This record gives sequence, structure tokens and C-alpha cells, in this order.
Amino acid sequence: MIRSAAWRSHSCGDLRAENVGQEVTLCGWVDNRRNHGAVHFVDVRDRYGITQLVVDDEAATSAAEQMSGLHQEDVVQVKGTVRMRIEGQRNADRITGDIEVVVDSVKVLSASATLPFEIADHIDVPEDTRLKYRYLDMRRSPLQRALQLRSKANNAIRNSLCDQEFIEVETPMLTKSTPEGARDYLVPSRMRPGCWFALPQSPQIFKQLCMVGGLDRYFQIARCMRDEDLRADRQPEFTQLDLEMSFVDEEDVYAAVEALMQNVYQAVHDVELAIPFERLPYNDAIALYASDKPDLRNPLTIVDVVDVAGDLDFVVFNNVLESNGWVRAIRVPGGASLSRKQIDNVERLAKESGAGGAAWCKIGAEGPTGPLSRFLKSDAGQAFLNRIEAVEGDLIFTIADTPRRAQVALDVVRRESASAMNMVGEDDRIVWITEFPLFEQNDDGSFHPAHHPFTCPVAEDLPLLRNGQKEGIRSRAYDLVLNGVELGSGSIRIHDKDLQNEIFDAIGIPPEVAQERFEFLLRAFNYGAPPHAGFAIGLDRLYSIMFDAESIRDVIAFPKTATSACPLTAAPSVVDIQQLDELGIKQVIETEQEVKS
RNA sequence: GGGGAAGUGGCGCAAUUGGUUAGCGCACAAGCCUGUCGAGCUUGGGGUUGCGGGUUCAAGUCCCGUCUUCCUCGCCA
Repeated sequence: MIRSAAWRSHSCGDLRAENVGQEVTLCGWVDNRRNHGAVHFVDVRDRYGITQLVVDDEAATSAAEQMSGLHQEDVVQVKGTVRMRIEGQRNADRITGDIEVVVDSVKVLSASATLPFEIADHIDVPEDTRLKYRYLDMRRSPLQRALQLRSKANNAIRNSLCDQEFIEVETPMLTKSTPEGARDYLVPSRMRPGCWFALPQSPQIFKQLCMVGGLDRYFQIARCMRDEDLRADRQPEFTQLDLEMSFVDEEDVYAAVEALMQNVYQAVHDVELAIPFERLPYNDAIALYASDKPDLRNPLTIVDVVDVAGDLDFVVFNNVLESNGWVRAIRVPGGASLSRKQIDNVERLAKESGAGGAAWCKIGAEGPTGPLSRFLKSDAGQAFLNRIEAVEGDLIFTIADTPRRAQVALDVVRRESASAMNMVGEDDRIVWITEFPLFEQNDDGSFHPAHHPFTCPVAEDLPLLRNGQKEGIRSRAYDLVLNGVELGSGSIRIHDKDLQNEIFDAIGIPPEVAQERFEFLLRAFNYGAPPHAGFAIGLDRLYSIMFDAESIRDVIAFPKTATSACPLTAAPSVVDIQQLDELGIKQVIETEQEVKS
């Protein structure tokens, strides 16, 4: 409820039958007008609701004149008296629909020009127009709802973490460039010409320093910047819930995140999220789902048939087996009911993903039919079918390729065939993917570190690492995955200087480079660093899923376009040559204006 | 950086094979109307078809270039 204030006695969503007879003052925007001559309605709207104003023969004649002069989206202050609407004319769709306000006077506080688009939910407006006039888009209920929910959810996060003894710390926006990883946004230093700040890609190092500083538990709802190309679910600046904890292992981090997620779901959906979340080691996720972010609403799983595929006399399988590739199958229960067109579509998408193809067969009453079936007539074929536990009515896909390509194709086949079968569950499924590999393989066979260099390896795998092995080394890194979307990731950090240097060495960062880039962190580790671990959740992405938004932009107040531009402010823009002079910067690219002149 | 789609009054769309003065709905303006709530009815104003060039008797339509937006691959340790 809006309390009385200098400008208004109630909000536009406050008034009910019990207010009948009261003299009230409302402020808001002129929404919809319906003028019937002798009776004239105007809706006035604010964040809280819509209230119907009316003038008729019971109203002052001056009020009728003032009402007639109103335009859409004028900001008005209205004085009047609450009365019941006449029987049969109540509006059940509106919280204030039982009453109306008979107007004594209307004062226009700020008139509106003709609008670029109507402020109505049913009007479809192109997104760049909505972004250019974001403040008008904001008056409509979808964005109102998203921003209100976002605020509520942020509040739920803060409450949960503060309850768990976390301290909110603001880390710097002007910081040091660390060239590996995403491209930095750079800010020139006027005081030290030739030197540059970077905007943070994440508060990673600062939060670790907070642990060395003895804060024990840190969090921040932090803005992060990355100068990379965009996607529907990616923005150049985005908001991350960042946290770090001392003297903990994985389970402590999971518990802290689970508690806060529970609070967020409570606040947004008013449901009790089941905890603990499922845990799935990375290797199992790849084996069962061919993905490190599997959508567990999809019941299909993958079967490794490498041990039975060799006897099928299928040259494609044999070639792949010879080069140590993957031969794996997906059994789609009931999939035999799919049309040839639907199956061809799955096969086509698998091919487009880069794999050689997806050989398939249906299991009919008479046995297998379809392209793969001719390799299944033998005893070996029966062994294959037994291996994947095929029964009548099933559809079987097989993928054979290099591990990397097979993985992508299996993921596609799993997703596409489940969606064709309509077998993806409704309920949100959240899962921890644990023990990520420390290194990922490049296309040329070499390895690069899969995470930032402060990620702790699994102790058992250390001897292998010291032997120079890269493949199969596990790290104590974990991701949180919701319905096949990666929400966030974290890890147990290295707190030992010697181990840290070992890792720098293993991932190919020479000591002098490590020293130059991370000197401040390494120095801190000299003075007693506690064992620590942390996590970060991409809040824009989480909220776009939770609020059922089409794009990440729909849950951000002032988002950027796909080219990282802001249609509202027209940023980025050309600056004065004087500004550049002060910064000691000489521009070599011709600007638009210079090209024109 | 690569690929795809789109761009026509403020907004959503239409315009046949290249052929009349580029239409329609909403919004906007004026008027009528005593119960509407996405009110209704009448009348009216509003367009260099993103921009530049070309082909043609004739271009919204075809060609070339360019800009903007969206999606996507690369990229995002």
C-alpha cells in the first residue's frame, strides 16, 4: 500500500470498496480514455495498478473540461471521490475494478507528446524501438514484472547469504588487464599516460584476496564486462552473483548455493526447491548425455557400444574403431512411431553438427527395419540389440565418429529426438556437474586450461600431472546446470604457492609472465592464504529462465544490442579530440564525421 | 571475422510478372455519443519505401554497394 504523501493519498492500485466515499488524490499516467460525451472515463495508471476516473452529470463541469483535454501518457494529479461502480459494470480483471473515482479536478503535471508506440501489452513493437524508448517500454507490464521480480530475487539472494554470514563487498571497476580469457574493455589512465585500466571480467582475484584478508565469506552482485561478440543469452556487461568461502570443500559451496537458490525460487515462484541438487561427475555426464550441461528433463541416455559394434561388419563402425573413435547409440523408447520425415530431420541435424551421419533403425514386430537393420541380422546384431536393451517400438540411432564430433552429434540426436517424441519433462531440473577436466583439447590435439589458473586439481591426479599428462586430469571445478543451461561455475582454489607455480608451469604460463600478471595474488599467498573455494552465477541468464523471458535483454533494464550498442544513449559515440589529447591518445581510425567532411 | 533473415507513415502489416495518385488496421487530430474498460461511429492530417548508385519508357519490386536490427558459427581461460 502506498502511504499518504505530499502528492498522492493512494496509489492507482490501492482503492477498494471499503474506500467508497473517501476523497482521494491519485497521481499517474493517462492510460486509456473512453469518452461517451455526457459520461467520460479515463484510466490512470502507475506501477501498482489502474484506477478508472469518471466524469458525468454528478461531476463538476470544470472537471469534465479538464478530462477532455487529457492525452495519452500525460502525467496527472487527480482529486476526486471514490464510489462504487454501478451494478453490472464492475471489472473483475482489475484489482480496483469495483470502484471508480468521480473527478473534482485534474492537473496535468507533465504533458506527453505523441508516442512512438502505444503503452499497451498487446502491441508488438520491434526491439530496437523498445530499447531506444526503454523508459516507455518500462511502463508496460512485461518489463515492469521482470524488473520487480529481479529486485525481489536479488533481495532473496542477499537475505540468504547474509543469513549464512556472508559479507557483501564491492570490488573495483577500474582494475588490471589480464589478457588471457575474454577481451578486456580498456579505460585509459590520464594520470599515467600510456597506461590502461581494464573493466573487470569478473571479481575473481579480488574475492580470493578477500579470503586472504580473513573475510571468511564474501559475496557481491557484481557487474562483469567482456568485449566479445554477443548472443541472445549474452551481453557485453552482465550481472553475476559472485561468492567465495574459506575453509570449505565442494559440499559447503553446494550447500550455500542450494540455500540461496531455494530462497530465490521461494521469492519468485513461491515454491520449495528440492535440495540437495543432483550431482553428476563430468565424465558420467559426457558418457550418459554427451554434454557437460545436460538437460535432465530429457530422459534419453547414451549407450557406449564400442565392445559390440566391431562384430557388426559395418565398415563405418570399423573405421572409427580403428582410430579409437566413439561408437555410441541412443535408444528412443516408442520412437518407431516417428515419421520418416521426423527421423530424417534428426539425422540431418546430426550431420549439420559435423558428424558423418546417424545410422538408425526401428524395432518392429518382425525385427529391425531401416538403414542400420541390415547389419543387425547376425548373432552380433542380436548382441548389439541386447546391449542397448532394445524392445519392439524403439527407434535406435547410432553415431560413430571422433570423440569430439560424436559428442556434438549425440547431443543433437538426444535433444532432437526427445523433442520430436515430446518426452521432455516440465519440471525444472538442476544438477551439479562435478570434477571438470583441468585441460581441454584443441582441434590440433594440444591442450589449454579449461578454467582460470587458480583452479585446484584433484589430489589423486596430481602424480599424473607431474608426469606431464594432460588428458583426464580432473579438477575440483563444478558447474550448476538448469534445464540444460549453464547457470554458473566455480572451483576449489589453489591456496598453496608452490602448487600454484606448478600449475602455471603445467598450463604453459612461464614464471615471469605469471609474476607480471598475478604478482599481487601470488604475493598475498606468501602471507597465509586459507583454503578457499567459490562460485559465480550468471543472474541475467538465471532470471531469463525463471521469468520465462524470450531473451536475456528482457530481464535487463537497459540492455545493449547484438553489436554492443545502446540505442537509447547512442553509445558508443565519438568523443572530443580534446578528451583524447588529455589522455595522450591518437586515433588512427577515421570516424564517420571525418569521412563525411 | 563467416553464414542466414529482415528494413514500406509513429507502430503492425499489404502492394499480382517491374505498370494508375504506395493501401489497410492501430496510434494522432477534429466532431458525435450516458456505462465504457484493447469503447463505438464520422471526418481529417501524416510516406524521398533504411541510405547511395545502376538497369529500364517505368523500380517498394531487378542488380551492385552500404548502414541498421535480429538469429547463428567462430569467439566468450
